[in-house]
Amino acid sequence: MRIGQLGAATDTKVETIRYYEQIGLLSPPARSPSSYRSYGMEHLQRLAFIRRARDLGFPLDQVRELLSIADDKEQSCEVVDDIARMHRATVARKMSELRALGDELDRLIGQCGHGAIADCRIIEALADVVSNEERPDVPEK
Amino acid sequence: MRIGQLGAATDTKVETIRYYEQIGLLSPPARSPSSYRSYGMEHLQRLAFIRRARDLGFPLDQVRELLSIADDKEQSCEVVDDIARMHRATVARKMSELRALGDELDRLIGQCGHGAIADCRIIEALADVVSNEERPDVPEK
DNA sequence: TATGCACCCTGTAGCAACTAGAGGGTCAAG
DNA sequence: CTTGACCCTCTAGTTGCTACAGGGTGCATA
Repeated sequence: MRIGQLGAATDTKVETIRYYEQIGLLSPPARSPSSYRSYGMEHLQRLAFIRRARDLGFPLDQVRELLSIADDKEQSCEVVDDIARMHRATVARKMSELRALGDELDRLIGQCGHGAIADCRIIEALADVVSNEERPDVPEK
Repeated sequence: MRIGQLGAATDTKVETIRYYEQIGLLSPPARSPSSYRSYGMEHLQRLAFIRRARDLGFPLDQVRELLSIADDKEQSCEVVDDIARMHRATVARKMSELRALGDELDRLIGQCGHGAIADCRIIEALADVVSNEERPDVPEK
C-alpha cells in the first residue's frame, strides 16, 4: 500500500504521514526499488489510532504515550485513564475560559448604536483600560 | 518610560513588546543615546488596547483592524460590531466543538476497570476504528 | 515509442503568537 | 569599581502540520 492510499484510508494528508514518520510517531515503512514507501496493515492500524486520538484532541506527545502503552499489554490501564482524565481537565478548563470570553463579548456586542467610532462602546471598552488601570486619578467620564 | 516599565504596566513580556514592534503592531518608539527604547503615554494606551483585545481572544490581524478603525474617528461603528460578531461566532463554534469532545472523553473515562491494557476500553476505542472502518468484513468481536 | 498525467521523493520554509537563549552593552548603587 | 538589573540584536524553538520547489516513477493511451 502506497502513501496516498494510506492517506485516503485514514483521511490523512500525505505530508502529515511523512511528518509523523519524521518525528518518530510512525515507524519508517519498507521501500520499493524506486524508494516509494510501502505500508502494511500494521501501519494502517497505527495511523488510524493516532488519528483517532488526535481527533479527540490529544496532543502528539500524549498520543505517543498512549501508543507505547498500547504496545505493552501487561501494563496497567490506570496510566491510560490518567492521561485521558488529564486531557479531559484541559478540555474543561478551555471550555470555561471560552464561556467567560463569550459572555464578555456578548456584553460588548450590540452596545454600540452604529454611530461614529468616537462613540463606539466596543472601542471604548478596549481603550479604557489605560485610563482606569494606569491612570486611576483621571475621572471616569 | 523604558520597555520593562511598559511591560510591567501592561502585563506584557518585554520580548512580546519587541515582537509587536517587529510585526508593525506597535510603532517604533524614540531611542535613548544608548539605543534603549523610550515609550510615551500613546504607546502605553496602544499596547493596553492590544492586550485587552488579545485577552478577548481577537487574533492579531483583527487587532490590527480594530486599531486602524479606532484611529479613524469618522468611520462607522458597524465594522467594529462586525468584527466582534465574527469573533463571537468563532468562540461559539470552538465551544461546541469542545463540548462534543468533552462528552466523548467522558464516555471513555471510567470505562476501564483498571485491569491490563489488553482489556482497556480506551485503548480499544482508539484502536478499533481500523477494524470497523477499514476492514468491515472482520467480525466485531 | 512518445507523451501525458497522477503519483511519489527530499528538503526547506511558512503559519500563529509568542518564548527563550546567546552574547553582548548600559546604568545606578554601594 | 564591581555587582546586578536592566537593555540591545539576532536566532532558533514551540505545536501540528501545510505548501512549495525541483525533481523521479508508473501506467495508460495515441
